[in-house]
Amino acid sequence: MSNDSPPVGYLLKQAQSLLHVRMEEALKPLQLTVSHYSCLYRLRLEPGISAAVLARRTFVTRQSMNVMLQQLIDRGLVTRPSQADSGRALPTVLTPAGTAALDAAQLLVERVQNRMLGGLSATESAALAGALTACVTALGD
Amino acid sequence: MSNDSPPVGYLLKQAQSLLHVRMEEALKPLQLTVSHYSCLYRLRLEPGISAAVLARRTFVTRQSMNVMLQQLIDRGLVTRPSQADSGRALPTVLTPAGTAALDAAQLLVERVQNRMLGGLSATESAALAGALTACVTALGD
DNA sequence: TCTCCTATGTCAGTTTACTTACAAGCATTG
DNA sequence: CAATGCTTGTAAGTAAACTGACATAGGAGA
Repeated sequence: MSNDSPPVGYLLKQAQSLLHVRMEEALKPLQLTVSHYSCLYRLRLEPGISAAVLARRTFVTRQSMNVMLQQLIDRGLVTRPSQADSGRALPTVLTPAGTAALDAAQLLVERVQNRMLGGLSATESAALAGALTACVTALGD
Repeated sequence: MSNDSPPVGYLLKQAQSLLHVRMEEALKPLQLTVSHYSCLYRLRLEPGISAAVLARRTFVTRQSMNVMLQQLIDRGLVTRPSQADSGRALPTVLTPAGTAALDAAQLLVERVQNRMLGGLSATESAALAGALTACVTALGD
């Protein structure tokens, strides 16, 4: 038997890269990048989060996140107080416009995700999620 | 039943991002980046490949690939004729030093990969590879 | 043969994210 | 209470990738 599938690392990169491209295409009509979407998505899950935490959740640096947040603030999708009531962390939240944009974006993104998982059964999709989670854990979260 | 695992897209990004970090750490002693490694790895699989094809295989642009190839050429790990014998494509190949560097790198990378898959059975790993391949296919290779 | 189309290599400019560095606030500990 | 350490926000500089554009070489088709 010839077991010559590409290494898992390569497949991971390929799948992630391709998904990113497809998401970018899908979000283009909304003038949103994948990074913007990730940011908004996270802010709905954890409202009032700090930029530093948000950065870690989306796998970028604080500095990059602050640049992106400024863009989103300028477009009125996000708000952040200019001064912290306690500590230095500035709690960031979605504006109504931000929520609306996220709703629209989510629809497009889910379409891409469904397309990606189209060839898999529900069981297989769940197994994929489980395996990826195990990989993350093993690599020392 | 509460089915609230993060979306597969997020898990994909997380796993890939973390794997990239771990590979970068592992390759640091060899003064190689993950991009360098990918490049060398591909060149062993397909010797004499053009820079443009190599770029597509490693998910970067031709321009970026040519910059990286120049670095690898400067370090004596790769060679490329200055003129093409047919067409414009310049066939790129590993030097003996490049092969040696790749051998050393591969050892380190496989260690990381094994760590990542440590929590999975052989069957589960194969299923993961299969699922990722299906995702790539579904997203329109 | 002439033309059109595609692929490759390369140059220039831009964008994006990262690294380094520092000040500010809070918690922990001696 | 003072000191240390950790987190956050921010600024400046660097590095990496990208997009746009162009010339060249070869193949496909009228």
